[in-house]
Amino acid sequence: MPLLLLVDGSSYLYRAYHALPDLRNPAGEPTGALYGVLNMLRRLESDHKADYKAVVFDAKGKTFRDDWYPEYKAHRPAMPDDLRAQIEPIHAAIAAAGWPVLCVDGVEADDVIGTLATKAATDGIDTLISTGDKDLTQLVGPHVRWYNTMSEEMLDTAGVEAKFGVPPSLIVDYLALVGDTVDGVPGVAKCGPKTAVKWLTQYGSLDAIVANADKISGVVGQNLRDHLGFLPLGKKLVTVVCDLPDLPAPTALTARARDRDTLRELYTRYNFRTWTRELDSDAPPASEEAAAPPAAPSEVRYETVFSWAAFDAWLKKIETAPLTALDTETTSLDSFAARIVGISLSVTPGEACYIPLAHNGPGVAEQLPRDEVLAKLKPWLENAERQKVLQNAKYDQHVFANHAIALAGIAHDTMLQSYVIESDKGHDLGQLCSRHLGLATIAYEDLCGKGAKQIGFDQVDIERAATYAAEDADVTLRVHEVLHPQFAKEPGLSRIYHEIELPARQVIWQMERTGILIDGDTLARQSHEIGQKIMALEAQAYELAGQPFNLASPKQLGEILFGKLGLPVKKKTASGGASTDEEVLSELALDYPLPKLLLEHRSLAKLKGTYTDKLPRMINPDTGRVHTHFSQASVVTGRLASSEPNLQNIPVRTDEGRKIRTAFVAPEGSSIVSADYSQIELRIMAHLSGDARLLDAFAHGEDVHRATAAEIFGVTPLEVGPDQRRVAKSINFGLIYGMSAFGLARQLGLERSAAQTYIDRYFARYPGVARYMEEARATVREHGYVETVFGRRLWLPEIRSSNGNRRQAAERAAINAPMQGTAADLIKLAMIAVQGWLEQTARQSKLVLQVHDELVLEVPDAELVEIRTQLPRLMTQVAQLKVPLVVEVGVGPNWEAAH
DNA sequence: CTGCTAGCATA
DNA sequence: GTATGCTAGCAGA
Repeated sequence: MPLLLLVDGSSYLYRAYHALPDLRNPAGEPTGALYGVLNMLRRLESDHKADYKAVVFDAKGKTFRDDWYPEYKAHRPAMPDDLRAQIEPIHAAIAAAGWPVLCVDGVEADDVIGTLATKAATDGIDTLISTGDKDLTQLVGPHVRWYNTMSEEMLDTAGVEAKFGVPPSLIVDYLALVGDTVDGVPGVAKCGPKTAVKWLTQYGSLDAIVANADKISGVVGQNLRDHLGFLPLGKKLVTVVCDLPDLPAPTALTARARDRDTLRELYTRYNFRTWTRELDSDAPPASEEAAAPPAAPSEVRYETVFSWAAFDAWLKKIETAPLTALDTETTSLDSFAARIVGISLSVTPGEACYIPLAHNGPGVAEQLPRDEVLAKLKPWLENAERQKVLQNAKYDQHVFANHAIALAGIAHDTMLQSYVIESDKGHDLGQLCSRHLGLATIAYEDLCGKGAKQIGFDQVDIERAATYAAEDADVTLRVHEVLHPQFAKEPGLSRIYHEIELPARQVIWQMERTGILIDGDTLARQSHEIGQKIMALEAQAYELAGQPFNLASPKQLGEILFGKLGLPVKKKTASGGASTDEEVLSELALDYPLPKLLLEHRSLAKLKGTYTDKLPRMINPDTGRVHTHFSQASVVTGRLASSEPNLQNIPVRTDEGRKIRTAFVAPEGSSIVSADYSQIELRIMAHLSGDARLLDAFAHGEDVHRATAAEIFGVTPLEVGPDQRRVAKSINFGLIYGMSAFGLARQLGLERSAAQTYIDRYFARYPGVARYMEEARATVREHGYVETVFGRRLWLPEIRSSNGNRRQAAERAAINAPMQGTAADLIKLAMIAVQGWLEQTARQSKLVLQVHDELVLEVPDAELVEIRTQLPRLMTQVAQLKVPLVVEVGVGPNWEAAH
């Protein structure tokens, strides 16, 4: 039978703290409890091979028992500061050691343990409860044992009876009689273990004792009768709750991989030298499944290339190497302005070179001439057969393009490898190094400083630059050697990397390179108009307020609205101030004139500040176009993110905002073509859930919101009114977001119960969707991740959070992520297909933007007709789902007109 | 000058 | 209720 090991962390915390002498590290920080708890866990691990395990802690703050009885635990001394200081490292170390940690708000560790042990027993799993708390012996049964790790005392049912004189089933009765002074639960005065056992053996239960209370003679009998009123509450207080909702399944409590870096950090800090050595020794515990990374070179050989002879030697190496790691150092982090300062190369782990080319700081050494070196490297750089691996190749590809070099043979990108394997983590080279090589690297800021004082890389001293740059090429190769083999045992992830991310990388690069034409004059005119309106609104606002103030300052605004004018406060901000957000102002606008002005002012100020003023300044003077940066590794679900400027949030919902899109234009003789997937996430929901009614609606090309409304309101589609459709639309969107009744009620301005009724009706009509939602929750609880249709893995570590709100947020994300992520996969495949077709057929049309479910192209008029028909074909054929994919195409002289 | 909050634009 | 990025204001350097 499988074994579940449940450790009462809170119990051991105190016991370890009090049992051990005042241990401290050299910095004077207390370490006794930390050492004691970790040591105890290590012993437990080696003595009991468990299939599932967890350490459970009491939550901070009040629990339901405090509501039942204010005296509960009220007289416990506050936690000593020396112990409090160790709580955080204890949690961190336990988690890093691979133990699942549970800490549930409003609930004591006992109840979590009770619930899990009970669930495990029904699931056919034996449980060992490791605790110093005798109260928990009440949980002992055929499948549950109690174990005190410190005294090595193990109790089964017979053991409990032998120790206490009553079976586990009577332990709560026993405790209610005896009381618990530590927890502040009074028992019957003068009734200790002996008397309690005597009565329980004689009458059989607490209830029977109470029923016969008048027959018990003596002072203790009178004490019992005096205590009768409290006994039910006393029993309730000592009874462990075994049916808490929303706990992870016992089977979800599997050991995690050890986080050696964090452990090493903690062991070093707290001076646990034996354990540090053990961590660094060559024989990691057998429980670690991860394949050992390629042996790290014991020392590195980095060479700075100053002579043609040295350069030629390296050129020879890279011309024959199966794979070369390549990195550029440049004058700027802006990929379009950057010029090459130096190049680093590595073909063997631990060996790398840096070729300084354009350093011109003080006292700089003679370097090889940049243009000559680039000319000699160009054939290799442009040779698709010469395989290269880079960290964030898109950047270097731009840099080389700035020097008229078309970098080819980009076989791998370590940033994308990391993104596919664990999209929820960071992917910069320093983070990859520390995670996968256990190595701290030189930080860019260490060389160049940061903020206003930052210097260009060309100003950095060559020797220091060389070490940094060579190291980057070296570790890129080594990270690749750790990450890439992981795809061999994960075919799903391998496909995402090789068939989606790598080819999409090239398309995205091309899209950035192309940029989009923006009509600065149009935006300048709009800025001027908006500026006039803003000034007029400000004048009116000052009038109504009786004084001038900064409308854009939430603080000043709050003082005027809620102070001077005395308007009611509707909502607080996170930091306790009076909220003035859109929701609040809209509500106030019903009764007062000023909020309406403010709303309009806000909206116009946003348009002007973020778009009409800013966008023209982002036009690249060399190309006359705006080149956004698409980040391929920053959205955990697989979407792209756009920045500098963000062209994925150009307004569209209001008429005023939408005008900005008229400035996104095509050059003379070309048009803007926009193609977007219709209802893509709802279609994916239909596919994933397999819900018959939803599939049917899409199969018949129905208006899905109308169809939903008809189902919820029990009318025919033709009878659906506009409000009903609006409600249905909100529900459909809510479903995609992992909606709660609370959220839907907010969105629709309804009572929570009304929203719940709609949701209930929805799930009654679309049972497949309900099942899918539950499956998503179950999957993430069990595995810690969910997957897209194409196998992209979306990790949600917060599902194991001790914070209930975070866990629920993770559940909602688990519902949303497969839909958002599958949509992201689809449009990336579409980009690859479209770009491939454009190149194969030698079209002049160019992809210019991607906005999650929409592709925007710049199309010469001669190609318009064909693009119009080909785009939907290319975009819909990338996958065969259980629902048809539908693409809507628009054409116009600008982006607004193309919708 | 830097980091934070509030607020808001998109899918 | 999901996922982002950007601006102005503001407080503490």
